[in-house]
Amino acid sequence: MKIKIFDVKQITKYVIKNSLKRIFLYRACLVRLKLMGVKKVFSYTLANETGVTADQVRKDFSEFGIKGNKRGGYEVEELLEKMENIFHRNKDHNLVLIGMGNMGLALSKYSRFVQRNMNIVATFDIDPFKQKIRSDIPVYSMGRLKEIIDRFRVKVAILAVPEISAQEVADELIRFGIKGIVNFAPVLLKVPADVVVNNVNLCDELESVIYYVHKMMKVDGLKNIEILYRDMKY
Amino acid sequence: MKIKIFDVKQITKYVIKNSLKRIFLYRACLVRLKLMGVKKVFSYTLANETGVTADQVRKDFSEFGIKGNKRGGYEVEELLEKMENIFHRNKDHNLVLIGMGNMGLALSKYSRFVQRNMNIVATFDIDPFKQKIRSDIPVYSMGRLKEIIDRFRVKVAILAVPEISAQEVADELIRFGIKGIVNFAPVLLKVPADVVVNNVNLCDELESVIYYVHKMMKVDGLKNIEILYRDMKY
DNA sequence: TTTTATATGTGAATCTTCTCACATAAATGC
DNA sequence: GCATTTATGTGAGAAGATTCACATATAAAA
Repeated sequence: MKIKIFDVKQITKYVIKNSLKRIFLYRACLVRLKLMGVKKVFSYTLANETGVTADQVRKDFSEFGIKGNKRGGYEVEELLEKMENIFHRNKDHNLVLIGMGNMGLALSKYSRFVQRNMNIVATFDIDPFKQKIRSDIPVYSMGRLKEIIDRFRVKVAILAVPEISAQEVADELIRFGIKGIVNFAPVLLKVPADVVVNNVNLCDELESVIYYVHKMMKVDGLKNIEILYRDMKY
Repeated sequence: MKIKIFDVKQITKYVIKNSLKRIFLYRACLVRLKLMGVKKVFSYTLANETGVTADQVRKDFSEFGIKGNKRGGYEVEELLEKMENIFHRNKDHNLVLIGMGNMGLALSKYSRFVQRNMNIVATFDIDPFKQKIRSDIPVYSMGRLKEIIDRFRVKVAILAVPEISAQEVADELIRFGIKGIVNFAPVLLKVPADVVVNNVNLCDELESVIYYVHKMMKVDGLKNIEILYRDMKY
């Protein structure tokens, strides 16, 4: 039986594909190479610089419809341009940031967003006076959320509010038309199926490193293990 | 030909396994359920709460050697204890944080680390006086790095320095015995094979959301598309 | 105590991602 | 201009992750 979709709120299993993450790597690498004056790269150039295999680089490009020149590699400039298009980086993206605690304040001052055409047009807090002095971006009370979202046609929000109010704020954001959320609160948000949520959990990031470090040290540090020589990449 | 491994510096393809990420989800969920007074859960309880399938939950548990009671589900308390062991959360973990810019300052104030037995014992900056007033944790100059790492037996570091000095600082950390790095600088660090690096790239996190939002809106918002009804989870 | 109902744990099947391998195209050399 | 070299692009095969399915085991019911 087929029926129309509701705007059912649910936890959507939303995972950023590894291939997309790798494309970001390649791009970061290309930006650096471009600054160094490099005009042309090969799949193995990017592979060496990013720690993946050359095959993988080409397969990833293939997935995203990026083509190079047979035998000639890829023009750095051209490659970057194609990526700009894929990631809609040619146009500006307006963002709102909710929650001006420590993390919110730091994010509002993070200059790299602007460098990549992502502008936090306004920040919000239940107590807008709290960080007003220290912030470079206007801090509004939550009451003005709808107005700003409409005015700047904002589609993506950064959520840096305390765990306890995260769901509530997310609901509000979605009601006002937000379609994507980068969520720094350690909660799984329940959202309609057409809203994208990307959770950034700082504790988890740390804990997984601790986990792998322990695991690695148990394998005896590799110090005395004879293994096949691997090509030196540095 | 087999030869002993060098401490070759290279970019290691280090990706946190999805199964590990999911285990973190389950745990967060269990902590919440425990607070609510829940004593026992079933695989489908966790599944519903985390947006994965019940099969997946059981397979993940199986991978990490977690066993429940046939027909009886899992004791919340017992499950959490097993996870504590797996993640070495029963003992304290001392960390150092390098770079007291905006992000570093925010991280140094992030109370959740302490709640999970992760203590930032000291922070470092080339200009230790910069944030001294605002910080709750001692801010040292880089010169005292070795001393502190040794004294507190630190194995994991948080790197929040500017891109330009990230590699240099990482080299130093590793020379002083650091085995795991959570790197907030948008650079791929080149490290020996026995060092774990987890990159947290805030721009990438945002950009991938923007990418998926665009993609989703292109599929026309799902608004008028007839699709199979999905179980409401909320 | 015996029966029944139900949730686990895990092989087998499927689906996805990655690696391999090679045909192909195009620069370079002769 | 022809031969040769070399990097691309992509099917095919391998590896890995997820889902399915069912044989347990056991808690609850009778």
